[in-house]
Amino acid sequence: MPLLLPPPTPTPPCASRDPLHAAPRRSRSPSTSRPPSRHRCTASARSTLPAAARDLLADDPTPRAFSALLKAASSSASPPRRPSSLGLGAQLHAQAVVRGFLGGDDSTILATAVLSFYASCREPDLARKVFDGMPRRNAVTWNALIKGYAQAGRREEAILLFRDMKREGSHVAPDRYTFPALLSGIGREGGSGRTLELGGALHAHVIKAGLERDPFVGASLVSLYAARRTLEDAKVAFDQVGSSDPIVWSSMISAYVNCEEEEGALLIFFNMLCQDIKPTQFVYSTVFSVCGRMGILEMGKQVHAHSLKSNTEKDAAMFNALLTMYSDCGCINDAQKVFSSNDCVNVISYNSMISALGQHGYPKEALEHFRQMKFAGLMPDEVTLLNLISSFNHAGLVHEGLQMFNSMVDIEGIKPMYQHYACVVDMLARSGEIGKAMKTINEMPFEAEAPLWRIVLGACSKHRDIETGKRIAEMLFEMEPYEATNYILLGNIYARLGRWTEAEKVRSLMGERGVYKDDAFSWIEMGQRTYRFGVDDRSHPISREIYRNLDRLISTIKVAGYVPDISFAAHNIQRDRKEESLYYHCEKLAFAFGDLAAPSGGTLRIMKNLRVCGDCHCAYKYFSLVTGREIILRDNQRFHHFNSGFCSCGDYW
DNA sequence: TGTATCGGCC
Repeated sequence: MPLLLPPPTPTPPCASRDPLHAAPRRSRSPSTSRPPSRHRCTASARSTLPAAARDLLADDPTPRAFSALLKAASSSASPPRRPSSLGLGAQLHAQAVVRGFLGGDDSTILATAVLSFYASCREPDLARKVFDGMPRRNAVTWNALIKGYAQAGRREEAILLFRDMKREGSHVAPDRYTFPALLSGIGREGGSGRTLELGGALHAHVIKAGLERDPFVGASLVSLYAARRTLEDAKVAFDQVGSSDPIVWSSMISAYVNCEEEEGALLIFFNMLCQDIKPTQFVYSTVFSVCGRMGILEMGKQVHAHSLKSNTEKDAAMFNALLTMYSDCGCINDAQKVFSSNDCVNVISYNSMISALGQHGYPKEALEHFRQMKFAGLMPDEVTLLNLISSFNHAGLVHEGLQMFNSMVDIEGIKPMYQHYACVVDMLARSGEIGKAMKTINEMPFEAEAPLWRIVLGACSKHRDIETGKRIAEMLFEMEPYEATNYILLGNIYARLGRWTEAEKVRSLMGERGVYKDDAFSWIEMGQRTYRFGVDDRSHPISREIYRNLDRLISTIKVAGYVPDISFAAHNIQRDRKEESLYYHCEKLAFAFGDLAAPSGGTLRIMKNLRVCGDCHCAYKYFSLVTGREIILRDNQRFHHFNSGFCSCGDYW
């Protein structure tokens, strides 16, 4: 089978084959008494700003000092936005007015600092007021206001200002700061086709201004095109810069990720190393994330080792991405080690750890981290709560999940978002409470979207609720006629009940409408390579051995008690043919290959692009029993750890 | 005055 990836060229120089264990270990402190040093990233000197401001104001400050203070307040204001910062800046603003520092011809710098402050607080209207009151403005003033509007999501106003700036006359012109300010907001979510055209027009302006070789301008153009998913244009902008500046490289790697071209992102990274350009933290975190998404542990370890060898300054985002990489590759223990060795923990670190524990089926540990987090003085956010409820959902702890959901406003002060409701609906439906799930959908303050209905349909299939399932399926056929899953789920309900005529009808409906389902595939990493298997795949060079081993394994587990569950073979065909069609599912082939290729008794990590099939889940339990192997299977929902005949999910998934 | 990172329901 062809690999997902060519072997890395060059192989990043390795500090160690096992970077995690080569990393200098910090002694773990008991969870109840974390040293304050763990939080040096969260408790910065900024928190002392108000006191410093008071002192300075008492000292009869100069306009220059005001500017400095406002600048400090700006950097603490965003992101995340802190209301208290807004008050502080407004006070400074008022004081500056009282002292007569604003309004004169020589007040441009201070007024611009005030304006920038409001802009950084996402208050472009306040910034605009300052702007309108200024007798003189320079390019910095214009740039700051443009950025204020762009980052507040007010694209049209930002673009109008850009136009006005060009009309202003000879003493101000768009410069290398103007375009990043403008572009940074335009590519963000919710853009329309119009923003795409605008991107092209702005690109033309960039070239006209002779700024296409500027790394910052180039990077923002690359990101803009990536946000619009036009990778080709992003490449043009990238090539135009033609520089060894890591920023534009970082932008380009993210562009590939944005366009779901993970392999391309890795190739850019290798290219960067070939050209001796030193990766930044931004690059490492992006690449860790790519390795996690692809589930390529060996590659992830090598990049980890590379990052340890380089003297790149480590930051929280890098640790968090690394943690998630190990978890996504099925190594929850290594993820935990990264978390414990991380000395700049923030909210995202905890959220990542809680999410990882939830996906691997450790709700108690997730809850424990939640407690630790609060003990450490970090405020849980909406993602924290979502991850927690999700961890209960994965474990079938419906009562606990509901309790957390129902108390989140009162106890944590966090209002449930759509995702929280979606998670609860999933939890109820999955556990068989389809009526309650429907009730929640009806009562929630959001309109249910198709993916949520699809989840409930899946639950109807699992719990054989044909009436509700039919109703939902018909609605879904209207909402998204080309989504194959909807047809398959409805077909499965009929097939499971033995109603073959109706099941066949749904299948032919798919054919008539030209709806095709995604092909299932599984992959496994072995040494430096990734091997991918489709259903009935015979393209692997040692395919014959793989099939022979699978047949042998199936016979062995049958003796041990495995009974093929043919309800997962939806076609109305002969029983033995059905069994056969199950044997050659891609996840079974991947296991049979891994079992041949890996040292006996070793852990196998297998990934699948879709949900694991019920029969394969059962077979894997027996595989773990008869081979003595631990099997870690990642599907598109969660992780399953198979050991000695049992799965960590407790057969609830 | 500027750029590019990390966590989320399914």
